[in-house]
Amino acid sequence: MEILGDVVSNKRKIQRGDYLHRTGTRFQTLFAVRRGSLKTSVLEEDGRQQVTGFYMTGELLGLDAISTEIYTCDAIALEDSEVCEVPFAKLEEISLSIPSLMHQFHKIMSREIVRDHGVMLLLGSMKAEERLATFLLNLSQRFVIRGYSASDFNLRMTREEIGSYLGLKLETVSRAFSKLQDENIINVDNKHIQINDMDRLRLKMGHSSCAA
Amino acid sequence: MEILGDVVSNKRKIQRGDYLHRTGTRFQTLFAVRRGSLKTSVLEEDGRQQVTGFYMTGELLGLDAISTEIYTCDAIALEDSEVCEVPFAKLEEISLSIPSLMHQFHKIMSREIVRDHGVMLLLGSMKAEERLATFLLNLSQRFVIRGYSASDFNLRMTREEIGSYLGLKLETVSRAFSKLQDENIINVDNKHIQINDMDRLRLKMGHSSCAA
DNA sequence: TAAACGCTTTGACCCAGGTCAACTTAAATA
DNA sequence: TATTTAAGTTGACCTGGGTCAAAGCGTTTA
Repeated sequence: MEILGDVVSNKRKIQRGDYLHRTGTRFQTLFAVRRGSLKTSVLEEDGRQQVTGFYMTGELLGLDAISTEIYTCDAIALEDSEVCEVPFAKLEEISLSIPSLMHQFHKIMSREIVRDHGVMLLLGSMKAEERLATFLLNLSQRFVIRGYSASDFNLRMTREEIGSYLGLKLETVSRAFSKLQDENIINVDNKHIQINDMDRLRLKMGHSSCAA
Repeated sequence: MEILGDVVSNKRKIQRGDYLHRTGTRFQTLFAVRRGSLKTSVLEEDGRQQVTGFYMTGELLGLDAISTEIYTCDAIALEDSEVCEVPFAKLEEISLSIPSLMHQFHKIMSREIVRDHGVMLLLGSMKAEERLATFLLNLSQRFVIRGYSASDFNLRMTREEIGSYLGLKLETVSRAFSKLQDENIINVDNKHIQINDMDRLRLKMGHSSCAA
Protein backbone atom coordinates (compact mmCIF):
# COMPACT_ATOMS: atom_id res chain seq x y z
CA MET A 1 0.00 0.00 0.00
CA GLU A 2 2.71 2.51 0.91
CA ILE A 3 4.43 1.72 -2.35
CA LEU A 4 1.19 2.29 -4.20
CA GLY A 5 0.79 5.65 -2.53
CA ASP A 6 4.24 6.70 -3.64
CA VAL A 7 3.87 5.55 -7.20
CA VAL A 8 0.82 7.52 -8.19
CA SER A 9 -0.99 10.16 -6.27
CA ASN A 10 -3.72 12.53 -7.28
CA LYS A 11 -5.73 13.33 -4.23
CA ARG A 12 -9.42 13.95 -4.24
CA LYS A 13 -11.67 15.16 -1.47
CA ILE A 14 -15.14 13.80 -1.17
CA GLN A 15 -17.91 14.92 1.13
CA ARG A 16 -20.17 12.78 3.24
CA GLY A 17 -22.91 11.26 1.10
CA ASP A 18 -21.16 11.99 -2.19
CA TYR A 19 -20.43 9.34 -4.78
CA LEU A 20 -16.83 8.42 -5.43
CA HIS A 21 -18.00 6.42 -8.42
CA ARG A 22 -21.27 5.03 -9.74
CA THR A 23 -22.32 1.67 -11.12
CA GLY A 24 -21.97 1.52 -14.89
CA THR A 25 -19.50 4.33 -15.41
CA ARG A 26 -16.21 3.73 -17.15
CA PHE A 27 -13.37 2.48 -15.01
CA GLN A 28 -9.93 3.97 -15.20
CA THR A 29 -8.70 4.36 -11.67
CA LEU A 30 -8.60 2.51 -8.40
CA PHE A 31 -8.98 4.55 -5.25
CA ALA A 32 -6.94 4.28 -2.07
CA VAL A 33 -8.61 5.73 1.00
CA ARG A 34 -6.37 8.33 2.65
CA ARG A 35 -8.81 9.63 5.24
CA GLY A 36 -12.39 8.88 6.22
CA SER A 37 -14.48 5.91 5.18
CA LEU A 38 -16.74 4.75 2.39
CA LYS A 39 -19.25 2.06 1.58
CA THR A 40 -19.82 0.20 -1.66
CA SER A 41 -23.22 -1.11 -2.64
CA VAL A 42 -24.88 -2.82 -5.56
CA LEU A 43 -28.37 -1.97 -6.67
CA GLU A 44 -30.74 -4.40 -8.38
CA GLU A 45 -33.30 -3.47 -10.99
CA ASP A 46 -36.09 -4.00 -8.49
CA GLY A 47 -34.58 -1.51 -6.08
CA ARG A 48 -33.05 -3.98 -3.68
CA GLN A 49 -29.74 -2.74 -2.41
CA GLN A 50 -26.87 -4.61 -0.81
CA VAL A 51 -23.88 -3.04 0.86
CA THR A 52 -20.86 -5.06 -0.30
CA GLY A 53 -18.18 -3.45 1.78
CA PHE A 54 -16.97 -0.75 4.13
CA TYR A 55 -13.59 0.80 3.44
CA MET A 56 -11.31 2.71 5.75
CA THR A 57 -7.91 4.40 5.54
CA GLY A 58 -5.41 2.45 3.49
CA GLU A 59 -7.96 0.21 1.80
CA LEU A 60 -8.39 -0.02 -1.94
CA LEU A 61 -11.61 0.42 -3.93
CA GLY A 62 -12.44 -0.44 -7.50
CA LEU A 63 -10.91 -3.91 -7.88
CA ASP A 64 -14.25 -5.28 -9.07
CA ALA A 65 -14.18 -2.93 -12.06
CA ILE A 66 -11.00 -4.31 -13.60
CA SER A 67 -12.76 -7.26 -15.22
CA THR A 68 -15.31 -5.30 -17.26
CA GLU A 69 -13.69 -1.87 -17.13
CA ILE A 70 -16.94 -0.59 -15.71
CA TYR A 71 -17.63 0.01 -12.04
CA THR A 72 -19.99 -2.69 -10.81
CA CYS A 73 -21.06 -0.87 -7.68
CA ASP A 74 -21.61 2.55 -6.17
CA ALA A 75 -19.03 3.93 -3.76
CA ILE A 76 -20.32 6.53 -1.32
CA ALA A 77 -18.52 8.44 1.42
CA LEU A 78 -19.79 7.75 4.94
CA GLU A 79 -18.03 10.87 6.22
CA ASP A 80 -15.90 13.60 4.71
CA SER A 81 -13.06 11.68 3.19
CA GLU A 82 -10.04 11.87 0.98
CA VAL A 83 -8.94 9.33 -1.57
CA CYS A 84 -5.91 8.94 -3.77
CA GLU A 85 -6.53 8.11 -7.40
CA VAL A 86 -4.53 5.22 -8.78
CA PRO A 87 -4.79 5.07 -12.59
CA PHE A 88 -4.96 1.37 -13.24
CA ALA A 89 -3.20 1.35 -16.60
CA LYS A 90 -0.32 3.22 -15.02
CA LEU A 91 -0.22 0.79 -12.13
CA GLU A 92 0.04 -2.15 -14.51
CA GLU A 93 2.69 -0.40 -16.53
CA ILE A 94 4.84 0.41 -13.53
CA SER A 95 4.46 -3.05 -12.02
CA LEU A 96 6.18 -4.46 -15.09
CA SER A 97 9.36 -2.87 -13.87
CA ILE A 98 8.78 -3.33 -10.14
CA PRO A 99 7.97 -7.02 -9.59
CA SER A 100 7.44 -6.52 -5.85
CA LEU A 101 4.75 -3.95 -6.60
CA MET A 102 2.98 -6.38 -8.88
CA HIS A 103 3.22 -9.12 -6.29
CA GLN A 104 1.89 -6.81 -3.62
CA PHE A 105 -1.02 -5.88 -5.83
CA HIS A 106 -1.86 -9.54 -6.38
CA LYS A 107 -1.88 -10.07 -2.65
CA ILE A 108 -4.28 -7.18 -2.20
CA MET A 109 -6.68 -8.57 -4.79
CA SER A 110 -6.46 -12.00 -3.23
CA ARG A 111 -7.15 -10.56 0.21
CA GLU A 112 -10.34 -9.04 -1.16
CA ILE A 113 -11.40 -12.49 -2.35
CA VAL A 114 -10.68 -14.01 1.05
CA ARG A 115 -12.64 -11.23 2.72
CA ASP A 116 -15.60 -11.87 0.44
CA HIS A 117 -15.49 -15.58 1.25
CA GLY A 118 -15.64 -14.64 4.91
CA VAL A 119 -18.74 -12.57 4.30
CA MET A 120 -20.26 -15.42 2.32
CA LEU A 121 -19.70 -17.73 5.29
CA LEU A 122 -21.27 -15.15 7.54
CA LEU A 123 -24.31 -14.61 5.33
CA GLY A 124 -24.70 -18.28 4.57
CA SER A 125 -24.45 -19.83 7.97
CA MET A 126 -24.57 -17.40 10.87
CA LYS A 127 -27.41 -16.18 13.06
CA ALA A 128 -28.13 -12.48 13.55
CA GLU A 129 -26.21 -12.15 16.80
CA GLU A 130 -23.21 -14.06 15.48
CA ARG A 131 -23.13 -11.83 12.42
CA LEU A 132 -23.10 -8.66 14.46
CA ALA A 133 -20.41 -10.00 16.80
CA THR A 134 -18.28 -10.93 13.81
CA PHE A 135 -18.82 -7.51 12.30
CA LEU A 136 -17.87 -5.65 15.49
CA LEU A 137 -14.74 -7.74 15.98
CA ASN A 138 -13.74 -7.12 12.39
CA LEU A 139 -14.16 -3.37 12.83
CA SER A 140 -12.31 -3.48 16.13
CA GLN A 141 -9.37 -5.22 14.50
CA ARG A 142 -9.23 -2.72 11.68
CA PHE A 143 -9.27 0.19 14.13
CA VAL A 144 -6.41 -1.35 16.09
CA ILE A 145 -4.30 -1.72 12.96
CA ARG A 146 -4.78 2.00 12.37
CA GLY A 147 -3.74 2.90 15.87
CA TYR A 148 -7.17 3.48 17.38
CA SER A 149 -8.76 1.76 20.35
CA ALA A 150 -9.94 -1.80 19.83
CA SER A 151 -12.71 -1.43 22.35
CA ASP A 152 -14.01 2.11 21.97
CA PHE A 153 -15.01 3.51 18.60
CA ASN A 154 -17.69 5.28 16.63
CA LEU A 155 -19.59 3.61 13.85
CA ARG A 156 -19.67 5.57 10.60
CA MET A 157 -22.63 3.72 9.14
CA THR A 158 -26.31 3.51 10.03
CA ARG A 159 -28.14 0.45 11.36
CA GLU A 160 -29.67 0.06 7.95
CA GLU A 161 -26.29 -0.05 6.25
CA ILE A 162 -24.99 -2.55 8.77
CA GLY A 163 -28.12 -4.60 8.20
CA SER A 164 -27.72 -4.55 4.47
CA TYR A 165 -24.11 -5.67 4.77
CA LEU A 166 -25.02 -8.45 7.21
CA GLY A 167 -28.16 -9.56 5.42
CA LEU A 168 -30.44 -8.38 8.24
CA LYS A 169 -33.14 -5.76 8.68
CA LEU A 170 -32.29 -2.65 10.65
CA GLU A 171 -34.65 -3.64 13.46
CA THR A 172 -32.84 -6.94 13.86
CA VAL A 173 -29.50 -5.14 14.02
CA SER A 174 -30.88 -2.81 16.67
CA ARG A 175 -32.22 -5.71 18.72
CA ALA A 176 -28.92 -7.58 18.44
CA PHE A 177 -27.08 -4.48 19.73
CA SER A 178 -29.50 -4.23 22.64
CA LYS A 179 -29.10 -7.91 23.45
CA LEU A 180 -25.30 -7.68 23.53
CA GLN A 181 -25.63 -4.64 25.79
CA ASP A 182 -28.07 -6.43 28.11
CA GLU A 183 -25.50 -9.18 28.46
CA ASN A 184 -22.90 -6.55 29.36
CA ILE A 185 -20.67 -7.55 26.48
CA ILE A 186 -20.79 -4.13 24.85
CA ASN A 187 -22.07 -0.64 25.54
CA VAL A 188 -24.09 1.06 22.84
CA ASP A 189 -24.87 4.73 22.76
CA ASN A 190 -26.17 5.37 19.28
CA LYS A 191 -23.07 5.14 17.08
CA HIS A 192 -20.66 5.01 19.96
CA ILE A 193 -19.62 1.44 20.76
CA GLN A 194 -17.59 0.17 23.69
CA ILE A 195 -16.57 -3.47 23.92
CA ASN A 196 -16.49 -4.54 27.56
CA ASP A 197 -15.74 -8.20 27.15
CA MET A 198 -13.81 -9.05 24.01
CA ASP A 199 -13.62 -12.75 24.88
CA ARG A 200 -17.33 -13.24 25.27
CA LEU A 201 -17.89 -11.27 22.08
CA ARG A 202 -15.56 -13.71 20.34
CA LEU A 203 -17.54 -16.61 21.75
CA LYS A 204 -20.70 -15.12 20.27
CA MET A 205 -19.14 -15.37 16.83
CA GLY A 206 -18.66 -19.07 17.10
CA HIS A 207 -21.66 -21.00 18.31
CA SER A 208 -25.01 -19.69 19.23
CA SER A 209 -26.22 -23.17 20.02
CA CYS A 210 -23.89 -23.79 22.95
CA ALA A 211 -26.02 -21.80 25.39
CA ALA A 212 -23.74 -18.82 25.91
CA MET B 1 -7.17 -18.57 -20.06
CA GLU B 2 -5.85 -20.15 -23.26
CA ILE B 3 -2.66 -18.19 -22.84
CA LEU B 4 -2.35 -19.44 -19.29
CA GLY B 5 -2.76 -23.00 -20.48
CA ASP B 6 0.05 -22.54 -22.98
CA VAL B 7 2.41 -20.89 -20.57
CA VAL B 8 2.56 -23.57 -17.94
CA SER B 9 1.07 -27.00 -17.97
CA ASN B 10 1.55 -29.91 -15.66
CA LYS B 11 -1.61 -31.94 -15.73
CA ARG B 12 -3.00 -33.76 -12.78
CA LYS B 13 -5.88 -36.19 -12.58
CA ILE B 14 -8.12 -36.19 -9.59
CA GLN B 15 -10.87 -38.62 -8.72
CA ARG B 16 -14.34 -37.85 -7.50
CA GLY B 17 -14.29 -36.97 -3.83
CA ASP B 18 -10.54 -36.39 -3.71
CA TYR B 19 -8.97 -33.21 -2.46
CA LEU B 20 -7.15 -31.00 -4.92
CA HIS B 21 -5.87 -28.97 -2.00
CA ARG B 22 -6.69 -28.56 1.68
CA THR B 23 -7.14 -25.56 3.94
CA GLY B 24 -3.93 -24.58 5.66
CA THR B 25 -1.45 -26.20 3.31
CA ARG B 26 1.25 -24.18 1.60
CA PHE B 27 0.28 -22.46 -1.62
CA GLN B 28 2.46 -22.63 -4.68
CA THR B 29 0.20 -23.27 -7.63
CA LEU B 30 -3.09 -22.17 -9.05
CA PHE B 31 -5.19 -24.80 -10.78
CA ALA B 32 -7.03 -24.46 -14.08
CA VAL B 33 -9.81 -26.99 -14.56
CA ARG B 34 -9.29 -28.93 -17.80
CA ARG B 35 -12.08 -31.46 -17.37
CA GLY B 36 -14.73 -32.21 -14.77
CA SER B 37 -15.79 -29.98 -11.91
CA LEU B 38 -14.87 -29.13 -8.33
CA LYS B 39 -16.21 -27.36 -5.29
CA THR B 40 -14.40 -25.21 -2.76
CA SER B 41 -15.52 -24.98 0.83
CA VAL B 42 -14.43 -23.39 4.06
CA LEU B 43 -14.75 -25.13 7.39
CA GLU B 44 -15.22 -23.36 10.71
CA GLU B 45 -13.84 -24.55 14.03
CA ASP B 46 -17.31 -25.54 15.15
CA GLY B 47 -17.79 -27.81 12.14
CA ARG B 48 -19.95 -25.49 10.10
CA GLN B 49 -19.13 -25.74 6.45
CA GLN B 50 -19.83 -23.39 3.62
CA VAL B 51 -19.38 -24.13 -0.06
CA THR B 52 -17.79 -21.01 -1.55
CA GLY B 53 -17.80 -21.98 -5.20
CA PHE B 54 -18.30 -24.51 -7.96
CA TYR B 55 -15.71 -24.64 -10.72
CA MET B 56 -15.98 -26.06 -14.20
CA THR B 57 -13.73 -26.40 -17.25
CA GLY B 58 -11.60 -23.36 -17.88
CA GLU B 59 -12.08 -21.84 -14.44
CA LEU B 60 -9.24 -21.04 -12.09
CA LEU B 61 -8.85 -22.16 -8.47
CA GLY B 62 -6.53 -20.95 -5.74
CA LEU B 63 -6.75 -17.17 -6.13
CA ASP B 64 -7.69 -16.83 -2.46
CA ALA B 65 -4.36 -18.35 -1.44
CA ILE B 66 -2.17 -15.69 -2.98
CA SER B 67 -2.62 -13.28 -0.09
CA THR B 68 -1.38 -15.55 2.69
CA GLU B 69 0.43 -18.17 0.61
CA ILE B 70 -1.75 -20.74 2.32
CA TYR B 71 -4.90 -22.25 0.85
CA THR B 72 -7.88 -20.82 2.72
CA CYS B 73 -10.33 -23.49 1.61
CA ASP B 74 -10.64 -27.11 0.60
CA ALA B 75 -11.04 -27.97 -3.08
CA ILE B 76 -12.75 -31.27 -3.78
CA ALA B 77 -13.59 -32.96 -7.09
CA LEU B 78 -17.31 -33.43 -7.72
CA GLU B 79 -16.54 -35.96 -10.46
CA ASP B 80 -13.41 -37.45 -11.98
CA SER B 81 -11.55 -34.40 -13.19
CA GLU B 82 -8.32 -33.12 -14.58
CA VAL B 83 -6.59 -29.89 -13.67
CA CYS B 84 -3.59 -28.07 -14.96
CA GLU B 85 -1.11 -26.81 -12.39
CA VAL B 86 -0.08 -23.18 -12.77
CA PRO B 87 2.92 -22.40 -10.54
CA PHE B 88 2.13 -18.93 -9.32
CA ALA B 89 5.69 -17.65 -9.01
CA LYS B 90 6.29 -18.69 -12.59
CA LEU B 91 3.10 -16.99 -13.71
CA GLU B 92 4.19 -13.73 -12.09
CA GLU B 93 7.63 -14.03 -13.59
CA ILE B 94 6.36 -14.63 -17.09
CA SER B 95 3.76 -11.88 -16.90
CA LEU B 96 6.58 -9.38 -16.44
CA SER B 97 7.51 -10.00 -20.04
CA ILE B 98 4.00 -10.50 -21.40
CA PRO B 99 1.90 -7.51 -20.29
CA SER B 100 -1.24 -8.88 -21.90
CA LEU B 101 -0.95 -12.03 -19.80
CA MET B 102 -0.66 -9.95 -16.65
CA HIS B 103 -3.64 -7.86 -17.65
CA GLN B 104 -5.66 -10.97 -18.40
CA PHE B 105 -4.78 -12.38 -15.01
CA HIS B 106 -5.93 -9.20 -13.31
CA LYS B 107 -9.23 -9.46 -15.12
CA ILE B 108 -9.69 -13.02 -13.95
CA MET B 109 -9.05 -12.06 -10.33
CA SER B 110 -11.41 -9.13 -10.66
CA ARG B 111 -14.09 -11.37 -12.15
CA GLU B 112 -13.83 -13.58 -9.09
CA ILE B 113 -14.48 -10.55 -6.89
CA VAL B 114 -17.51 -9.58 -8.96
CA ARG B 115 -18.81 -13.13 -8.76
CA ASP B 116 -18.44 -13.09 -4.98
CA HIS B 117 -20.33 -9.81 -4.75
CA GLY B 118 -23.12 -11.45 -6.72
CA VAL B 119 -23.25 -14.29 -4.23
CA MET B 120 -23.26 -11.80 -1.37
CA LEU B 121 -26.25 -10.07 -2.93
CA LEU B 122 -27.95 -13.43 -3.29
CA LEU B 123 -27.24 -14.51 0.28
CA GLY B 124 -28.04 -11.13 1.73
CA SER B 125 -31.29 -10.29 0.07
CA MET B 126 -32.93 -13.14 -1.83
CA LYS B 127 -35.58 -15.66 -0.85
CA ALA B 128 -35.03 -19.40 -1.23
CA GLU B 129 -36.78 -19.69 -4.58
CA GLU B 130 -35.00 -16.65 -6.01
CA ARG B 131 -31.68 -18.07 -4.92
CA LEU B 132 -32.29 -21.37 -6.64
CA ALA B 133 -33.51 -19.68 -9.83
CA THR B 134 -30.40 -17.50 -9.88
CA PHE B 135 -28.22 -20.54 -9.31
CA LEU B 136 -29.81 -22.54 -12.13
CA LEU B 137 -29.56 -19.66 -14.57
CA ASN B 138 -25.92 -19.17 -13.68
CA LEU B 139 -25.19 -22.85 -14.30
CA SER B 140 -27.16 -22.76 -17.53
CA GLN B 141 -25.11 -19.83 -18.77
CA ARG B 142 -21.85 -21.53 -17.92
CA PHE B 143 -22.90 -24.68 -19.75
CA VAL B 144 -23.81 -22.67 -22.84
CA ILE B 145 -20.40 -21.01 -22.91
CA ARG B 146 -18.87 -24.48 -22.94
CA GLY B 147 -21.01 -25.62 -25.81
CA TYR B 148 -23.58 -27.61 -23.86
CA SER B 149 -27.32 -27.19 -23.72
CA ALA B 150 -28.64 -24.21 -21.77
CA SER B 151 -31.83 -26.01 -20.84
CA ASP B 152 -30.86 -29.62 -20.25
CA PHE B 153 -28.01 -30.60 -17.96
CA ASN B 154 -26.95 -32.74 -15.05
CA LEU B 155 -26.03 -31.32 -11.69
CA ARG B 156 -22.71 -32.51 -10.34
CA MET B 157 -23.41 -31.53 -6.76
CA THR B 158 -25.84 -32.76 -4.11
CA ARG B 159 -28.78 -30.85 -2.68
CA GLU B 160 -26.76 -30.36 0.46
CA GLU B 161 -23.89 -28.75 -1.46
CA ILE B 162 -26.29 -26.50 -3.34
CA GLY B 163 -27.88 -25.59 -0.03
CA SER B 164 -24.57 -24.77 1.55
CA TYR B 165 -23.62 -22.56 -1.38
CA LEU B 166 -27.00 -20.80 -1.32
CA GLY B 167 -27.28 -20.50 2.45
CA LEU B 168 -30.21 -22.92 2.64
CA LYS B 169 -30.86 -26.35 4.13
CA LEU B 170 -31.06 -29.29 1.75
CA GLU B 171 -34.76 -29.76 2.46
CA THR B 172 -35.44 -26.18 1.43
CA VAL B 173 -33.50 -26.70 -1.80
CA SER B 174 -35.50 -29.83 -2.51
CA ARG B 175 -38.78 -28.03 -1.86
CA ALA B 176 -37.77 -25.14 -4.09
CA PHE B 177 -36.98 -27.59 -6.90
CA SER B 178 -40.38 -29.23 -6.45
CA LYS B 179 -42.13 -25.88 -6.45
CA LEU B 180 -40.47 -24.80 -9.73
CA GLN B 181 -41.44 -28.14 -11.21
CA ASP B 182 -45.05 -27.80 -10.04
CA GLU B 183 -45.15 -24.46 -11.81
CA ASN B 184 -43.86 -26.16 -14.96
CA ILE B 185 -40.85 -23.92 -15.12
CA ILE B 186 -38.36 -26.77 -14.84
CA ASN B 187 -38.31 -30.56 -14.83
CA VAL B 188 -36.35 -32.28 -12.09
CA ASP B 189 -35.37 -35.92 -12.14
CA ASN B 190 -32.84 -36.29 -9.40
CA LYS B 191 -29.72 -34.56 -10.77
CA HIS B 192 -31.11 -34.18 -14.27
CA ILE B 193 -32.53 -30.70 -14.84
CA GLN B 194 -34.52 -29.40 -17.78
CA ILE B 195 -35.51 -25.77 -18.02
CA ASN B 196 -38.87 -25.46 -19.76
CA ASP B 197 -39.44 -21.76 -19.43
CA MET B 198 -36.29 -19.69 -19.27
CA ASP B 199 -38.18 -16.40 -19.12
CA ARG B 200 -40.30 -17.30 -16.14
CA LEU B 201 -37.22 -18.67 -14.42
CA ARG B 202 -35.58 -15.28 -14.96
CA LEU B 203 -38.61 -13.58 -13.48
CA LYS B 204 -38.25 -15.75 -10.37
CA MET B 205 -34.80 -14.30 -9.83
CA GLY B 206 -36.08 -10.80 -9.60
CA HIS B 207 -39.08 -10.32 -7.38
CA SER B 208 -40.88 -12.94 -5.40
CA SER B 209 -43.28 -10.38 -4.05
CA CYS B 210 -44.92 -9.56 -7.38
CA ALA B 211 -47.13 -12.67 -7.31
CA ALA B 212 -45.58 -14.60 -10.19
C1' DT C 1 -30.44 -60.90 -5.19
C1' DA C 2 -30.22 -58.93 -1.04
C1' DA C 3 -28.46 -55.68 2.07
C1' DA C 4 -26.64 -51.41 3.12
C1' DC C 5 -25.77 -46.87 2.28
C1' DG C 6 -26.26 -42.24 0.54
C1' DC C 7 -29.29 -39.00 -1.65
C1' DT C 8 -33.85 -37.04 -2.23
C1' DT C 9 -38.58 -35.95 -1.24
C1' DT C 10 -42.39 -34.76 1.67
C1' DG C 11 -45.04 -33.79 5.86
C1' DA C 12 -45.71 -31.66 10.53
C1' DC C 13 -44.19 -28.50 13.61
C1' DC C 14 -41.64 -24.46 15.41
C1' DC C 15 -38.83 -20.37 15.88
C1' DA C 16 -35.58 -16.60 14.29
C1' DG C 17 -36.08 -12.87 12.16
C1' DG C 18 -39.11 -10.10 9.06
C1' DT C 19 -42.99 -6.73 9.11
C1' DC C 20 -45.70 -3.09 10.79
C1' DA C 21 -46.42 0.43 13.96
C1' DA C 22 -45.59 3.58 17.79
C1' DC C 23 -42.49 6.22 20.04
C1' DT C 24 -37.83 8.39 21.29
C1' DT C 25 -33.71 10.67 20.26
C1' DA C 26 -30.47 13.16 17.53
C1' DA C 27 -29.18 16.00 13.91
C1' DA C 28 -30.09 19.26 10.29
C1' DT C 29 -32.51 23.54 8.88
C1' DA C 30 -34.86 27.70 9.43
C1' DT D 1 -35.05 28.29 19.77
C1' DA D 2 -38.43 25.99 17.34
C1' DT D 3 -39.28 22.75 13.50
C1' DT D 4 -38.59 19.36 10.57
C1' DT D 5 -36.40 15.13 9.21
C1' DA D 6 -33.53 11.16 9.69
C1' DA D 7 -31.96 7.51 12.74
C1' DG D 8 -32.74 4.32 16.38
C1' DT D 9 -35.42 1.47 19.77
C1' DT D 10 -39.02 -1.48 21.20
C1' DG D 11 -43.33 -4.19 21.10
C1' DA D 12 -46.78 -7.30 18.84
C1' DC D 13 -47.57 -10.24 15.40
C1' DC D 14 -46.61 -13.30 11.35
C1' DT D 15 -44.17 -16.23 8.06
C1' DG D 16 -40.27 -18.38 5.50
C1' DG D 17 -37.47 -21.59 6.17
C1' DG D 18 -35.21 -24.51 9.75
C1' DT D 19 -35.81 -28.96 12.32
C1' DC D 20 -37.16 -33.55 12.97
C1' DA D 21 -38.95 -37.69 11.24
C1' DA D 22 -40.44 -41.04 7.86
C1' DA D 23 -40.39 -42.94 3.59
C1' DG D 24 -38.82 -43.57 -1.38
C1' DC D 25 -35.01 -44.30 -4.72
C1' DG D 26 -30.54 -45.48 -6.83
C1' DT D 27 -26.11 -47.28 -6.41
C1' DT D 28 -22.69 -49.74 -4.48
C1' DT D 29 -21.08 -53.94 -1.93
C1' DA D 30 -21.46 -58.60 -0.45
